[in-house]
Amino acid sequence: MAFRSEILVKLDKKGRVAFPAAFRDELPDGQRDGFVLYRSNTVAGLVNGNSRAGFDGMLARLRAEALGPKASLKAVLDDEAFDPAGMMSSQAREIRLDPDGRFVLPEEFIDMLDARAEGVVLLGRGEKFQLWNPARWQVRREADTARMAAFLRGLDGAA
Amino acid sequence: MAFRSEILVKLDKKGRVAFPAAFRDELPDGQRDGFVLYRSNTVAGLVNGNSRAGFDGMLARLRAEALGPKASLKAVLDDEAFDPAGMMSSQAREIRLDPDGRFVLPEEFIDMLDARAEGVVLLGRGEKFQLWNPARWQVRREADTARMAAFLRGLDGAA
DNA sequence: TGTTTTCCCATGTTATCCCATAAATGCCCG
DNA sequence: CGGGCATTTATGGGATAACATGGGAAAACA
Repeated sequence: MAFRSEILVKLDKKGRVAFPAAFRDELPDGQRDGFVLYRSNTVAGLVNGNSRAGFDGMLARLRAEALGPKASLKAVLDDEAFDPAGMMSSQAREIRLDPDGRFVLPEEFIDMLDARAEGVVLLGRGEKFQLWNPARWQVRREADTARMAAFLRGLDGAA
Repeated sequence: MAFRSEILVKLDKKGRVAFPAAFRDELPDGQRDGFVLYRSNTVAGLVNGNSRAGFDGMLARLRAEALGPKASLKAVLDDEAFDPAGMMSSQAREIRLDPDGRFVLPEEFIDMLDARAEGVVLLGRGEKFQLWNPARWQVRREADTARMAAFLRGLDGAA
């Protein structure tokens, strides 16, 4: 259950996107027919994805970290309290795959990614995956390559 | 069974509102024909919604976790005692969907939300959903986005 | 007997299913 | 170690079903 690799996919005339078999195979049994897309909390124009189970698990971890185990009742009843898990739910959309493993990318995500022309980069990130605008991913990738080298250089002495 | 996404819906001339399929699909089997709306306890002009089962489950948790067996028994028998679950029940309205998946928003909620002109934002919050006045949701959303960023910033070093 | 509510039908749009083709992949057996 | 050969995958497109939305007519209500 680990999303890997980097694949550029395009939208066809109907707005459909092929979800590569390599990604589909990482969805848990019984949940191969769909997944969840949600927009990034911090990076504009970036869309994240995960299996339903993976997304729910993430929310559970978030809820435990943000509120502590006892406060979940308060989060449901007190609408004034900040509820990060609820926030992410509102930004998430359930995506269903057709029998051929394709899905239609919702309009809002097409706009965020400016995906109509160049398509999107599907990026495996281990426990989740991401949808990037190809050009923006290129920029980010170069930045991350430098950050990675710096990170590794700092590994020895530190600990 | 988790409400997701954010959808703006409008009232037609008859005051009907389309309940999107994405939300209807989250209602439990046998309860697809309606749901419960109830006003927020803490935020003025906000209306919450849930399936009948979800709403009942919430009240059960409220009685069990917040009050305990003795206090909830007292709440049933002693009319002078404060009964939060009973309070919420009295605020709640049962909503029925027509065969096309639409419902009429009761007058009191239209007023609270000032929904006649701009419609309402349907907001999936995971275990429940919310009805917001579009402009007010915009304000809240920006505040929550900032709170989310602050929360994420505090995640790394802290523990 | 007016008013409100509910049901039913019509329509344009979108999404879903199904079939077809072609490329890519894996596999068996010579 | 390669040919075939079957299977899976990617991609296009037509047919069908589902959805959102408007409006009329019947039913319920007062």
